[in-house]
Amino acid sequence: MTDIKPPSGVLDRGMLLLSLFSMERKRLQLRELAELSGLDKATALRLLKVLVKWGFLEKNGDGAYSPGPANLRLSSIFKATSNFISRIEPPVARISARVEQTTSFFIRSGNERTCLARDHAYQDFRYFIDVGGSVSLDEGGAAAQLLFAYTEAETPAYAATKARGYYISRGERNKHFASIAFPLFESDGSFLGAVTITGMAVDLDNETLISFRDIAHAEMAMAGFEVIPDTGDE
Amino acid sequence: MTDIKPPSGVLDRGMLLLSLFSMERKRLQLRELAELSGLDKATALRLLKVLVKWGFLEKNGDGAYSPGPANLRLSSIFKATSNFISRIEPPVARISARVEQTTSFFIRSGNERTCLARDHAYQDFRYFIDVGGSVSLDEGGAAAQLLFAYTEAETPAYAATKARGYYISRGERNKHFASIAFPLFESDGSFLGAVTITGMAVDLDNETLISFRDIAHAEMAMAGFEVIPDTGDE
DNA sequence: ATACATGTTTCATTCAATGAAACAAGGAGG
DNA sequence: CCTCCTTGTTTCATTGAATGAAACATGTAT
Repeated sequence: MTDIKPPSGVLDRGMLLLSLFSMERKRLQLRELAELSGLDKATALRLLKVLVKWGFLEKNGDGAYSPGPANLRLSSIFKATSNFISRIEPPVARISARVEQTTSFFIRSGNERTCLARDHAYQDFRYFIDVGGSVSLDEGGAAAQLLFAYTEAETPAYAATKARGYYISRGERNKHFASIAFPLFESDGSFLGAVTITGMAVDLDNETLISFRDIAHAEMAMAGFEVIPDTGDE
Repeated sequence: MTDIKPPSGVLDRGMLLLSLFSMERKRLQLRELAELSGLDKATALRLLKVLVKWGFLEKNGDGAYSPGPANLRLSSIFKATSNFISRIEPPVARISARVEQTTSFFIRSGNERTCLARDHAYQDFRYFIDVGGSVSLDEGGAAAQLLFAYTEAETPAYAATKARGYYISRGERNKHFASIAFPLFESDGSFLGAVTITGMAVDLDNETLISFRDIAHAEMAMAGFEVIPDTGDE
Protein backbone atom coordinates (compact mmCIF):
# COMPACT_ATOMS: atom_id res chain seq x y z
CA MET A 1 0.00 0.00 0.00
CA THR A 2 3.11 2.16 -0.12
CA ASP A 3 2.75 3.09 -3.76
CA ILE A 4 3.00 6.80 -3.09
CA LYS A 5 5.82 8.80 -4.57
CA PRO A 6 7.30 11.18 -2.00
CA PRO A 7 8.59 14.56 -3.23
CA SER A 8 12.32 14.79 -3.89
CA GLY A 9 13.28 17.79 -1.79
CA VAL A 10 13.90 17.54 1.91
CA LEU A 11 11.89 20.65 2.67
CA ASP A 12 9.10 19.42 0.43
CA ARG A 13 9.06 16.19 2.38
CA GLY A 14 8.89 18.04 5.65
CA MET A 15 5.99 20.14 4.48
CA LEU A 16 4.31 17.03 3.17
CA LEU A 17 4.50 15.51 6.64
CA LEU A 18 2.92 18.61 8.14
CA SER A 19 0.22 18.59 5.50
CA LEU A 20 -0.81 15.05 6.38
CA PHE A 21 -2.48 16.31 9.53
CA SER A 22 -6.09 17.36 9.30
CA MET A 23 -9.10 17.72 11.52
CA GLU A 24 -9.83 14.07 10.79
CA ARG A 25 -6.23 13.03 11.40
CA LYS A 26 -5.10 15.13 14.31
CA ARG A 27 -2.63 12.63 15.71
CA LEU A 28 -0.39 10.37 13.66
CA GLN A 29 2.33 7.98 14.65
CA LEU A 30 5.58 7.36 12.83
CA ARG A 31 4.31 4.32 10.98
CA GLU A 32 1.25 6.14 9.65
CA LEU A 33 3.26 9.18 8.65
CA ALA A 34 5.76 7.00 6.83
CA GLU A 35 3.01 5.10 5.04
CA LEU A 36 0.95 8.13 4.10
CA SER A 37 3.94 10.04 2.83
CA GLY A 38 5.67 7.13 1.17
CA LEU A 39 8.85 7.93 3.06
CA ASP A 40 11.15 5.43 4.69
CA LYS A 41 10.67 5.08 8.44
CA ALA A 42 14.18 6.31 9.15
CA THR A 43 13.80 9.30 6.85
CA ALA A 44 10.45 10.27 8.32
CA LEU A 45 11.82 9.93 11.82
CA ARG A 46 14.66 12.31 11.13
CA LEU A 47 12.39 14.89 9.55
CA LEU A 48 9.91 14.61 12.38
CA LYS A 49 12.63 15.26 14.92
CA VAL A 50 13.43 18.53 13.20
CA LEU A 51 9.78 19.55 13.05
CA VAL A 52 9.40 18.78 16.74
CA LYS A 53 12.55 20.70 17.55
CA TRP A 54 11.08 23.83 16.00
CA GLY A 55 7.69 23.33 17.62
CA PHE A 56 5.73 22.68 14.44
CA LEU A 57 4.89 19.23 15.70
CA GLU A 58 4.86 17.81 19.17
CA LYS A 59 5.34 14.27 20.29
CA ASN A 60 2.66 13.12 22.67
CA GLY A 61 3.17 10.77 25.55
CA ASP A 62 1.94 7.80 23.57
CA GLY A 63 4.45 8.53 20.82
CA ALA A 64 1.96 10.06 18.39
CA TYR A 65 2.72 13.33 16.67
CA SER A 66 0.38 16.30 16.43
CA PRO A 67 0.69 19.95 15.36
CA GLY A 68 2.60 22.10 17.84
CA PRO A 69 2.43 25.64 19.20
CA ALA A 70 4.68 27.14 16.52
CA ASN A 71 1.68 26.97 14.21
CA LEU A 72 -0.27 29.10 16.63
CA ARG A 73 2.50 31.64 16.52
CA LEU A 74 2.62 31.87 12.74
CA SER A 75 -1.13 31.74 12.51
CA SER A 76 -1.44 34.81 14.68
CA ILE A 77 1.07 36.61 12.49
CA PHE A 78 -0.87 35.54 9.43
CA LYS A 79 -4.08 36.87 10.91
CA ALA A 80 -2.40 40.13 11.83
CA THR A 81 -0.90 40.47 8.38
CA SER A 82 -4.16 39.91 6.66
CA ASN A 83 -6.18 42.50 8.51
CA PHE A 84 -8.55 41.05 6.05
CA ILE A 85 -9.64 38.25 8.37
CA SER A 86 -10.81 40.60 11.08
CA ARG A 87 -12.78 42.49 8.46
CA ILE A 88 -14.47 39.45 7.01
CA GLU A 89 -15.49 37.72 10.21
CA PRO A 90 -18.22 40.12 11.40
CA PRO A 91 -20.26 40.19 8.18
CA VAL A 92 -19.94 36.41 7.84
CA ALA A 93 -21.38 35.98 11.32
CA ARG A 94 -24.23 38.39 10.63
CA ILE A 95 -25.15 36.70 7.37
CA SER A 96 -25.15 33.34 9.08
CA ALA A 97 -27.45 34.64 11.77
CA ARG A 98 -29.86 36.25 9.34
CA VAL A 99 -30.24 33.36 6.89
CA GLU A 100 -29.82 30.68 9.56
CA GLN A 101 -27.43 28.69 7.42
CA THR A 102 -23.71 28.11 7.44
CA THR A 103 -21.76 30.95 5.82
CA SER A 104 -18.14 30.66 4.73
CA PHE A 105 -15.49 32.58 2.92
CA PHE A 106 -12.96 30.83 0.69
CA ILE A 107 -9.85 31.96 -1.09
CA ARG A 108 -7.99 30.14 -3.76
CA SER A 109 -4.48 29.08 -2.79
CA GLY A 110 -2.79 27.00 -5.42
CA ASN A 111 -5.24 24.43 -6.59
CA GLU A 112 -7.11 24.31 -3.31
CA ARG A 113 -9.63 26.47 -1.64
CA THR A 114 -8.96 27.47 1.92
CA CYS A 115 -11.60 28.51 4.39
CA LEU A 116 -10.64 31.82 5.96
CA ALA A 117 -13.83 32.42 7.90
CA ARG A 118 -16.90 30.43 8.75
CA ASP A 119 -19.93 30.65 10.95
CA HIS A 120 -22.12 27.66 11.62
CA ALA A 121 -25.76 28.51 12.11
CA TYR A 122 -26.33 24.92 13.17
CA GLN A 123 -23.65 22.84 14.83
CA ASP A 124 -25.45 19.73 13.69
CA PHE A 125 -23.25 18.35 11.00
CA ARG A 126 -19.59 17.68 10.78
CA TYR A 127 -19.47 17.72 7.01
CA PHE A 128 -17.79 21.08 6.89
CA ILE A 129 -14.10 21.68 6.93
CA ASP A 130 -12.89 24.03 9.63
CA VAL A 131 -11.42 27.44 9.34
CA GLY A 132 -7.98 27.06 7.86
CA GLY A 133 -8.91 23.82 6.18
CA SER A 134 -8.45 23.25 2.48
CA VAL A 135 -9.96 21.02 -0.16
CA SER A 136 -8.94 20.51 -3.73
CA LEU A 137 -10.78 22.67 -6.21
CA ASP A 138 -11.27 19.55 -8.31
CA GLU A 139 -13.70 18.26 -5.74
CA GLY A 140 -16.11 20.84 -7.00
CA GLY A 141 -18.80 22.69 -5.11
CA ALA A 142 -20.19 26.16 -5.58
CA ALA A 143 -17.15 27.88 -4.12
CA ALA A 144 -14.80 25.96 -6.39
CA GLN A 145 -16.79 26.86 -9.51
CA LEU A 146 -16.83 30.47 -8.54
CA LEU A 147 -13.13 30.62 -7.73
CA PHE A 148 -12.40 29.02 -11.09
CA ALA A 149 -14.58 31.52 -12.88
CA TYR A 150 -12.67 34.43 -11.45
CA THR A 151 -9.13 33.06 -11.46
CA GLU A 152 -8.91 30.87 -14.57
CA ALA A 153 -8.77 31.82 -18.22
CA GLU A 154 -12.18 32.79 -19.52
CA THR A 155 -14.43 30.07 -20.94
CA PRO A 156 -18.09 30.36 -21.94
CA ALA A 157 -19.16 28.63 -18.72
CA TYR A 158 -17.01 30.86 -16.56
CA ALA A 159 -18.17 33.96 -18.38
CA ALA A 160 -21.76 32.91 -17.71
CA THR A 161 -21.05 32.51 -14.01
CA LYS A 162 -19.44 35.93 -13.87
CA ALA A 163 -22.34 37.51 -15.72
CA ARG A 164 -24.85 35.82 -13.44
CA GLY A 165 -22.96 36.89 -10.32
CA TYR A 166 -23.46 33.65 -8.43
CA TYR A 167 -23.17 29.88 -8.71
CA ILE A 168 -25.60 27.40 -7.20
CA SER A 169 -24.59 23.81 -6.61
CA ARG A 170 -26.89 21.01 -5.54
CA GLY A 171 -25.42 17.79 -4.30
CA GLU A 172 -22.15 18.49 -6.02
CA ARG A 173 -19.95 17.59 -3.07
CA ASN A 174 -22.60 15.98 -0.89
CA LYS A 175 -25.95 15.00 -2.22
CA HIS A 176 -27.88 16.36 0.76
CA PHE A 177 -26.49 19.88 0.56
CA ALA A 178 -27.06 22.90 -1.62
CA SER A 179 -24.94 26.03 -1.79
CA ILE A 180 -24.84 29.42 -3.38
CA ALA A 181 -21.52 31.14 -3.90
CA PHE A 182 -20.88 34.70 -4.98
CA PRO A 183 -17.69 36.69 -5.48
CA LEU A 184 -16.30 39.24 -3.09
CA PHE A 185 -14.20 42.18 -4.19
CA GLU A 186 -12.01 44.68 -2.44
CA SER A 187 -13.18 48.28 -2.57
CA ASP A 188 -10.68 48.82 -5.37
CA GLY A 189 -12.41 46.13 -7.39
CA SER A 190 -9.83 43.38 -6.99
CA PHE A 191 -11.15 39.87 -6.58
CA LEU A 192 -10.84 38.40 -3.09
CA GLY A 193 -12.66 35.08 -2.98
CA ALA A 194 -15.99 33.33 -2.67
CA VAL A 195 -18.69 33.76 -0.05
CA THR A 196 -20.74 30.59 0.29
CA ILE A 197 -24.02 29.88 2.02
CA THR A 198 -24.69 26.19 2.53
CA GLY A 199 -27.57 24.20 3.97
CA MET A 200 -29.75 21.16 3.55
CA ALA A 201 -30.90 20.83 -0.04
CA VAL A 202 -34.49 20.09 0.97
CA ASP A 203 -34.74 23.44 2.74
CA LEU A 204 -33.20 25.51 0.00
CA ASP A 205 -34.74 25.97 -3.41
CA ASN A 206 -32.93 28.22 -5.85
CA GLU A 207 -35.22 31.14 -5.16
CA THR A 208 -34.43 30.98 -1.46
CA LEU A 209 -30.69 30.77 -2.14
CA ILE A 210 -30.85 33.84 -4.35
CA SER A 211 -32.72 35.75 -1.69
CA PHE A 212 -29.96 34.74 0.75
CA ARG A 213 -27.42 36.11 -1.65
CA ASP A 214 -29.20 39.44 -1.60
CA ILE A 215 -29.05 39.52 2.19
CA ALA A 216 -25.37 38.59 2.09
CA HIS A 217 -24.69 41.26 -0.53
CA ALA A 218 -26.17 43.88 1.74
CA GLU A 219 -24.13 42.78 4.75
CA MET A 220 -20.90 42.63 2.82
CA ALA A 221 -21.51 46.04 1.31
CA MET A 222 -22.10 47.42 4.77
CA ALA A 223 -18.77 45.96 5.87
CA GLY A 224 -17.02 47.90 3.13
CA PHE A 225 -16.62 45.17 0.54
CA GLU A 226 -17.74 45.25 -3.08
CA VAL A 227 -20.03 42.52 -4.27
CA ILE A 228 -19.99 43.40 -7.95
CA PRO A 229 -16.89 44.21 -9.97
CA ASP A 230 -16.07 47.88 -10.18
CA THR A 231 -16.01 47.84 -13.95
CA GLY A 232 -19.11 49.06 -15.71
CA ASP A 233 -20.52 50.33 -12.46
CA GLU A 234 -22.63 53.51 -12.40
CA MET B 1 26.63 41.74 9.44
CA THR B 2 26.26 38.27 8.01
CA ASP B 3 28.15 36.53 10.75
CA ILE B 4 25.31 34.11 11.52
CA LYS B 5 25.84 30.42 11.12
CA PRO B 6 22.85 28.83 9.41
CA PRO B 7 21.82 25.31 10.47
CA SER B 8 23.13 22.49 8.33
CA GLY B 9 19.94 20.63 7.47
CA VAL B 10 17.63 21.76 4.70
CA LEU B 11 14.55 21.30 6.80
CA ASP B 12 16.19 23.12 9.66
CA ARG B 13 16.93 25.99 7.35
CA GLY B 14 13.37 26.09 6.17
CA MET B 15 12.04 26.17 9.69
CA LEU B 16 14.56 28.84 10.53
CA LEU B 17 13.15 30.99 7.75
CA LEU B 18 9.64 30.54 9.11
CA SER B 19 10.81 31.34 12.60
CA LEU B 20 12.24 34.67 11.51
CA PHE B 21 8.74 36.09 11.26
CA SER B 22 7.28 37.68 14.35
CA MET B 23 4.68 40.22 15.29
CA GLU B 24 7.37 42.85 14.93
CA ARG B 25 8.57 41.39 11.61
CA LYS B 26 5.43 40.34 9.83
CA ARG B 27 6.73 40.90 6.33
CA LEU B 28 10.25 40.18 5.15
CA GLN B 29 11.85 40.31 1.74
CA LEU B 30 14.40 37.95 0.32
CA ARG B 31 17.37 40.10 1.21
CA GLU B 32 16.29 40.41 4.84
CA LEU B 33 15.55 36.72 5.14
CA ALA B 34 18.93 35.85 3.67
CA GLU B 35 20.72 38.25 5.99
CA LEU B 36 18.86 37.25 9.14
CA SER B 37 19.28 33.55 8.48
CA GLY B 38 22.83 33.75 7.19
CA LEU B 39 21.81 31.82 4.09
CA ASP B 40 22.89 32.56 0.57
CA LYS B 41 20.37 34.50 -1.48
CA ALA B 42 19.96 31.66 -3.94
CA THR B 43 19.52 29.08 -1.20
CA ALA B 44 16.98 31.17 0.64
CA LEU B 45 15.07 31.80 -2.56
CA ARG B 46 14.74 28.11 -3.30
CA LEU B 47 13.58 27.31 0.21
CA LEU B 48 11.10 30.17 0.15
CA LYS B 49 9.58 28.89 -3.08
CA VAL B 50 8.88 25.59 -1.41
CA LEU B 51 7.35 27.24 1.64
CA VAL B 52 5.15 29.36 -0.60
CA LYS B 53 4.14 26.32 -2.61
CA TRP B 54 2.79 24.66 0.50
CA GLY B 55 1.08 27.81 1.75
CA PHE B 56 3.25 28.36 4.81
CA LEU B 57 4.39 31.64 3.38
CA GLU B 58 2.85 33.88 0.81
CA LYS B 59 4.50 36.32 -1.49
CA ASN B 60 2.87 39.69 -1.43
CA GLY B 61 2.47 41.99 -4.37
CA ASP B 62 5.52 44.03 -3.41
CA GLY B 63 7.67 40.88 -3.28
CA ALA B 64 7.74 40.61 0.51
CA TYR B 65 6.99 37.31 2.19
CA SER B 66 4.60 36.79 5.08
CA PRO B 67 3.06 33.79 6.83
CA GLY B 68 0.40 32.03 4.76
CA PRO B 69 -2.94 30.33 5.36
CA ALA B 70 -1.44 26.87 5.92
CA ASN B 71 -0.48 28.07 9.37
CA LEU B 72 -4.11 28.82 10.07
CA ARG B 73 -4.96 25.29 9.12
CA LEU B 74 -2.39 23.67 11.40
CA SER B 75 -3.12 26.11 14.16
CA SER B 76 -6.75 25.08 14.20
CA ILE B 77 -5.69 21.44 14.43
CA PHE B 78 -3.30 22.30 17.22
CA LYS B 79 -6.03 24.05 19.15
CA ALA B 80 -8.34 21.11 18.69
CA THR B 81 -5.66 18.63 19.74
CA SER B 82 -4.52 20.42 22.83
CA ASN B 83 -7.64 20.27 24.87
CA PHE B 84 -5.25 22.07 27.11
CA ILE B 85 -6.02 25.44 25.55
CA SER B 86 -9.71 25.12 26.15
CA ARG B 87 -8.92 24.19 29.74
CA ILE B 88 -6.60 27.10 30.41
CA GLU B 89 -8.66 29.86 28.85
CA PRO B 90 -11.54 30.01 31.37
CA PRO B 91 -9.41 30.34 34.52
CA VAL B 92 -7.16 32.88 32.81
CA ALA B 93 -10.20 34.98 31.97
CA ARG B 94 -11.56 34.72 35.51
CA ILE B 95 -8.25 35.71 37.08
CA SER B 96 -8.03 38.66 34.76
CA ALA B 97 -11.50 39.78 35.74
CA ARG B 98 -10.88 39.42 39.45
CA VAL B 99 -7.52 41.19 39.67
CA GLU B 100 -8.32 43.63 36.89
CA GLN B 101 -4.94 43.12 35.26
CA THR B 102 -3.72 41.30 32.19
CA THR B 103 -3.27 37.58 32.78
CA SER B 104 -1.28 35.30 30.47
CA PHE B 105 -0.05 31.77 30.22
CA PHE B 106 3.34 30.98 28.68
CA ILE B 107 5.08 27.79 27.75
CA ARG B 108 8.70 27.37 26.87
CA SER B 109 9.35 26.25 23.31
CA GLY B 110 12.99 26.14 22.41
CA ASN B 111 14.57 29.30 23.71
CA GLU B 112 11.42 31.33 23.45
CA ARG B 113 8.30 31.65 25.45
CA THR B 114 5.02 31.35 23.63
CA CYS B 115 1.77 32.81 24.83
CA LEU B 116 -0.93 30.15 24.76
CA ALA B 117 -3.66 32.17 26.45
CA ARG B 118 -4.21 35.75 27.46
CA ASP B 119 -6.90 37.99 28.74
CA HIS B 120 -6.55 41.76 28.74
CA ALA B 121 -8.33 43.45 31.61
CA TYR B 122 -7.62 46.74 29.93
CA GLN B 123 -7.30 47.08 26.21
CA ASP B 124 -5.30 50.24 26.74
CA PHE B 125 -1.81 49.24 25.79
CA ARG B 126 -0.37 47.46 22.85
CA TYR B 127 2.78 46.42 24.64
CA PHE B 128 1.71 42.83 24.93
CA ILE B 129 2.37 40.12 22.40
CA ASP B 130 -0.69 38.30 21.17
CA VAL B 131 -1.74 34.76 21.73
CA GLY B 132 0.60 32.57 19.75
CA GLY B 133 3.31 35.18 19.86
CA SER B 134 6.77 34.41 21.18
CA VAL B 135 9.67 36.34 22.59
CA SER B 136 13.15 35.20 23.35
CA LEU B 137 13.69 34.07 26.91
CA ASP B 138 16.82 36.18 26.94
CA GLU B 139 14.68 39.28 26.92
CA GLY B 140 13.81 38.45 30.47
CA GLY B 141 10.64 39.20 32.37
CA ALA B 142 8.97 37.31 35.16
CA ALA B 143 7.71 34.53 32.91
CA ALA B 144 11.16 33.97 31.42
CA GLN B 145 12.80 33.70 34.84
CA LEU B 146 10.19 31.25 35.96
CA LEU B 147 10.42 29.11 32.86
CA PHE B 148 14.19 29.02 33.24
CA ALA B 149 13.89 27.99 36.87
CA TYR B 150 11.77 25.00 36.00
CA THR B 151 13.37 23.90 32.75
CA GLU B 152 17.08 24.61 33.17
CA ALA B 153 19.69 22.88 35.29
CA GLU B 154 19.38 23.89 38.92
CA THR B 155 21.32 26.93 40.10
CA PRO B 156 21.05 28.68 43.47
CA ALA B 157 18.95 31.45 41.91
CA TYR B 158 16.61 29.01 40.20
CA ALA B 159 16.31 26.93 43.34
CA ALA B 160 15.33 30.05 45.25
CA THR B 161 12.64 30.87 42.70
CA LYS B 162 11.25 27.37 42.92
CA ALA B 163 11.27 27.46 46.73
CA ARG B 164 9.56 30.85 46.74
CA GLY B 165 6.95 29.70 44.23
CA TYR B 166 6.82 32.92 42.25
CA TYR B 167 8.97 35.52 40.55
CA ILE B 168 8.31 39.23 40.53
CA SER B 169 9.84 41.49 37.91
CA ARG B 170 9.72 45.26 37.91
CA GLY B 171 10.66 47.10 34.77
CA GLU B 172 12.59 44.15 33.45
CA ARG B 173 11.14 44.26 29.96
CA ASN B 174 9.44 47.63 30.16
CA LYS B 175 10.14 50.06 32.91
CA HIS B 176 6.51 50.97 33.46
CA PHE B 177 5.30 47.43 34.06
CA ALA B 178 5.50 44.95 36.88
CA SER B 179 4.65 41.26 36.77
CA ILE B 180 4.33 38.25 38.97
CA ALA B 181 4.78 34.80 37.48
CA PHE B 182 4.08 31.45 39.09
CA PRO B 183 4.36 27.89 37.82
CA LEU B 184 1.47 25.74 36.70
CA PHE B 185 1.47 21.95 36.93
CA GLU B 186 -0.65 19.22 35.52
CA SER B 187 -2.63 17.18 38.03
CA ASP B 188 0.08 14.52 37.76
CA GLY B 189 2.63 17.07 38.90
CA SER B 190 4.33 17.68 35.55
CA PHE B 191 5.39 21.24 34.81
CA LEU B 192 3.29 23.06 32.23
CA GLY B 193 4.38 26.68 32.10
CA ALA B 194 4.11 30.09 33.69
CA VAL B 195 1.02 32.10 34.61
CA THR B 196 1.77 35.80 34.59
CA ILE B 197 -0.17 38.78 35.89
CA THR B 198 1.05 42.09 34.53
CA GLY B 199 0.09 45.70 35.09
CA MET B 200 1.37 49.21 35.61
CA ALA B 201 4.22 49.24 38.10
CA VAL B 202 2.81 52.24 39.98
CA ASP B 203 -0.38 50.33 40.77
CA LEU B 204 1.28 47.13 41.86
CA ASP B 205 3.51 46.84 44.89
CA ASN B 206 4.89 43.41 45.72
CA GLU B 207 2.29 42.79 48.38
CA THR B 208 -0.50 43.37 45.89
CA LEU B 209 1.12 41.10 43.33
CA ILE B 210 1.42 38.30 45.88
CA SER B 211 -2.22 38.69 46.79
CA PHE B 212 -3.03 38.40 43.09
CA ARG B 213 -1.06 35.21 42.95
CA ASP B 214 -3.20 33.78 45.73
CA ILE B 215 -6.35 34.62 43.79
CA ALA B 216 -4.87 33.06 40.67
CA HIS B 217 -3.82 29.97 42.60
CA ALA B 218 -7.38 29.47 43.73
CA GLU B 219 -8.82 29.85 40.23
CA MET B 220 -6.30 27.49 38.69
CA ALA B 221 -6.89 24.90 41.37
CA MET B 222 -10.62 25.13 40.74
CA ALA B 223 -9.94 24.49 37.05
CA GLY B 224 -8.16 21.25 37.91
CA PHE B 225 -4.55 22.40 37.71
CA GLU B 226 -1.88 22.09 40.36
CA VAL B 227 -0.11 25.24 41.51
CA ILE B 228 2.50 23.58 43.68
CA PRO B 229 4.60 20.59 42.64
CA ASP B 230 3.26 17.24 43.72
CA THR B 231 6.51 16.20 45.38
CA GLY B 232 6.75 16.57 49.12
CA ASP B 233 3.07 17.29 49.34
CA GLU B 234 1.34 16.19 52.55
C1' DA C 1 22.34 57.67 -18.85
C1' DT C 2 24.68 55.44 -14.90
C1' DA C 3 25.04 53.19 -10.66
C1' DC C 4 23.01 50.47 -7.27
C1' DA C 5 19.94 47.25 -4.98
C1' DT C 6 17.38 43.30 -5.28
C1' DG C 7 15.69 39.15 -7.31
C1' DT C 8 16.51 34.99 -10.43
C1' DT C 9 18.96 31.41 -13.05
C1' DT C 10 22.88 28.48 -14.04
C1' DC C 11 26.20 24.86 -13.13
C1' DA C 12 30.15 22.14 -11.39
C1' DT C 13 31.31 20.49 -6.75
C1' DT C 14 30.45 18.37 -2.39
C1' DC C 15 28.36 17.21 1.64
C1' DA C 16 24.14 16.12 3.74
C1' DA C 17 20.31 12.99 2.91
C1' DT C 18 19.20 8.39 2.10
C1' DG C 19 17.33 3.62 3.00
C1' DA C 20 18.46 -1.04 3.95
C1' DA C 21 19.54 -3.56 7.70
C1' DA C 22 20.56 -4.43 12.25
C1' DC C 23 19.08 -3.42 16.80
C1' DA C 24 16.00 -2.25 20.77
C1' DA C 25 11.76 -2.14 23.18
C1' DG C 26 7.37 -3.37 24.21
C1' DG C 27 2.73 -6.30 23.84
C1' DA C 28 -0.09 -10.09 22.62
C1' DG C 29 -1.00 -14.65 22.95
C1' DG C 30 -0.10 -19.40 23.52
C1' DC D 1 7.91 -17.94 30.48
C1' DC D 2 8.89 -17.89 25.95
C1' DT D 3 7.98 -16.51 21.11
C1' DC D 4 6.19 -13.71 17.60
C1' DC D 5 4.91 -9.39 15.87
C1' DT D 6 4.74 -4.39 15.74
C1' DT D 7 6.83 -0.10 16.22
C1' DG D 8 10.52 2.92 17.00
C1' DT D 9 15.68 3.96 16.79
C1' DT D 10 20.51 3.76 15.33
C1' DT D 11 24.19 2.72 12.07
C1' DC D 12 26.78 3.24 7.87
C1' DA D 13 28.33 3.07 3.03
C1' DT D 14 26.51 5.18 -1.16
C1' DT D 15 24.47 8.68 -3.98
C1' DG D 16 22.16 12.49 -5.57
C1' DA D 17 20.10 16.62 -3.98
C1' DA D 18 21.60 20.90 -2.00
C1' DT D 19 24.91 24.37 -2.40
C1' DG D 20 26.89 29.09 -3.40
C1' DA D 21 29.59 31.80 -6.49
C1' DA D 22 28.88 34.11 -10.48
C1' DA D 23 26.45 35.67 -14.24
C1' DC D 24 22.21 37.63 -15.52
C1' DA D 25 17.78 40.29 -15.19
C1' DT D 26 15.00 43.89 -13.46
C1' DG D 27 13.85 47.86 -11.39
C1' DT D 28 14.81 52.34 -8.94
C1' DA D 29 17.26 56.16 -7.66
C1' DT D 30 20.70 59.62 -8.82
